Amino acid sequence: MIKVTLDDGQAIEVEKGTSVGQVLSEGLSKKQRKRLILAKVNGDLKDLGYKLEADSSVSPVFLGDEEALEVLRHSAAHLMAQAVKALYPDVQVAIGPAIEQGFYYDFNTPEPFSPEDLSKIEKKMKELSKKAIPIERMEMDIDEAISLFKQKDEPYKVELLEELKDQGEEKVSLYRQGDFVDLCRGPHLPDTGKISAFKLLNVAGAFWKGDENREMLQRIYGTAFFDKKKLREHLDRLEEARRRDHRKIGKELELFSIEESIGPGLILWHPKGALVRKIMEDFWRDEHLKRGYSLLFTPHIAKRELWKRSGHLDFYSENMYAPMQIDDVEYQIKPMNCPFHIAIYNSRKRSYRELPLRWCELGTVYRYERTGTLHGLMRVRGFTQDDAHVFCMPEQLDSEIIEILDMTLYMLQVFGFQKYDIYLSTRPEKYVGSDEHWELATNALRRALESKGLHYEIDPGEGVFYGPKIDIKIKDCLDRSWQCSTIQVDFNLPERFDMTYTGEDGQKHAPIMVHRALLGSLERFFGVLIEHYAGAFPIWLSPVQARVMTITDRQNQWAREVFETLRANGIRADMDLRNEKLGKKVREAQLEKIPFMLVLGDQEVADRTVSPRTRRGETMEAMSVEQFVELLKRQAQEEKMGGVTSPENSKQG
RNA sequence: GCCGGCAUAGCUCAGCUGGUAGAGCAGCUGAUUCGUAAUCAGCAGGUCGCCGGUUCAAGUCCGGCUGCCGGCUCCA
Repeated sequence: MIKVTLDDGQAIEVEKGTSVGQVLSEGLSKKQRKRLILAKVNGDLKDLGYKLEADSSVSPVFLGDEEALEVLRHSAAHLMAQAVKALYPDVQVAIGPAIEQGFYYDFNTPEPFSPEDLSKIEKKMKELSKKAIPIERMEMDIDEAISLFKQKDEPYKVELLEELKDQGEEKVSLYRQGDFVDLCRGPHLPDTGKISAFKLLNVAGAFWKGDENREMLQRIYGTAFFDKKKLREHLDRLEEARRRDHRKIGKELELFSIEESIGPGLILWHPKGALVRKIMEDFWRDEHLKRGYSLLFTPHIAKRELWKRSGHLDFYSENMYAPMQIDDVEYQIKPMNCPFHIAIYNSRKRSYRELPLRWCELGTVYRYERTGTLHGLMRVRGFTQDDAHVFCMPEQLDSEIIEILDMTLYMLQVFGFQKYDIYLSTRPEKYVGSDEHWELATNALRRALESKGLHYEIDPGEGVFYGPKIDIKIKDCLDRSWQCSTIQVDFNLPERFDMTYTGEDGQKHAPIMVHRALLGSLERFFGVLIEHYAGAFPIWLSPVQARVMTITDRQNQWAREVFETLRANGIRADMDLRNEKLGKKVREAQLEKIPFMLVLGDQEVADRTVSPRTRRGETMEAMSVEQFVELLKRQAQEEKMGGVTSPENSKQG
């Protein structure tokens, strides 16, 4: 007999080998029993069929429990594979895990799946789900499993099993549902009937094991939830994401474009987008000057020799554009700004008294990115980094990194981002510099994060070739994350370029270099901003803050006066004096997401006032132009400072 | 780069099984002078992404290229 402690603290004695499902079912109503899907044994999720062999604490997991969502999705992946095998027996299965938003399964098929196939597969899944086929776990000797999958002609499973065998595994677990058997660690739901709210989303190619030298498989993505309502909500969210796509909004609001005649991944900033960029840049520069940075400007090309010395030709050449010959010397377009900043540092002797040197530049770089990876503003070939390099002494490193972290979080907050994930990336396989240096740099970053009390995750092996880094991935309002900010410590370039400063001791020392970008690139950050706000930028960023609109052409004279006053007060305004109905003018301004519309009729002309309307549809009492200017400026400032009052929420009339 | 899909007017899209292109919006002209999400009428606008092939005939079928979309891989 063994002792089993239940959820309520009560301990009972059961026969050794009793299944946990049996233990938990005791005392449950029939209805509850139907909803029992998994068990937690000593904190780990297990199948209900799991046999208790020793004293343990157990608790039930019911249909709908958040912690079982991953299991549900994993089981849904198996259900999909079962359906695919039922419809297309010759298809070979690879792997099928649960992922953050759902699940996928990779298949090898001579004929790629079409969208029609997806609905067929989905239909089959529903059929199999209705049958509530039991999902059973089996343990098997690894050699036996290998011959089983060989016999089933499932080479990918065989490959996985052989790897497991090499790692010393002797037994593996398989899951069977009907005639479908899959190699799997589990756990799984007790039967296919528990998988009811799911949807297959799309097919895409994916390399076997993520290796582009291996064969391309067909991956089907899907998602699953415990109930139809949650599924509906998720699908609505995907729809919302599509609605907010920066590429769509960028075209609608005339912010930017990418033209085939110019080239892929090359951005044209149209007047409205360029204005937003100017506002971003002004804020960025002012903030840097306030924090002791100096501004730099550097060229777009440099001699090939420079890139050789910096190591970029060794570690980055596949991302660099081909050299061009000028006066018998080869030049290359810059993929990074660092060597230029270093050249400025090295233009004369440096003293420890000058350090830290904080140099920033909105530096435009060009990187060759493979065509398939380009994506609107998010992944481009020419972009402007909000770059900076801090040169400091070792004892200044901690405080400099803390300072940078502070600044990053402040800037992100001003732009409206409060949620982000932080990663500390450690040494990659391909690297330069001594182990000692790597450790020192990694520790400095870690200490900075910890002293700020920030929660972070380690991203092993994801550092740059010259040093470890902190990456901050910001989350937009749909919780999608985008990597923007990056802080990288570098002991390598100072060495390569013989950078030195004279210390207090009169001796030469190598400075430490920190690379950092807060927004990442103006292009990507702009893309994120567009999606985050769905094009309705906060007032301080809006390219047009107010539009003056008339009801008839009797108001044109007053409209021009109002417009001039707004402009004189530094407000970005325009006018709509067209011979159109007010409703149409309002509608268009609304679609352009202009924060304020100033309606002018005969009454306003007589009183020398304006009647503001917000993009949220609230109309305000008529007020003088001066009052409106005051109102707009106050609200713009409140929004910029992250205040809760936004004009859309105010109730002034 | 790889797998799959797509490419028709400035934009969003129709165009069945091949018989030399259509709508709405935008634009232009005119009428209308109107109070918070679309006034009416008229006009104009396209070598159907590019190159080649099949055919009496190609937007439609086939091949190549370019670009875009969904992923893989990679990254700011």
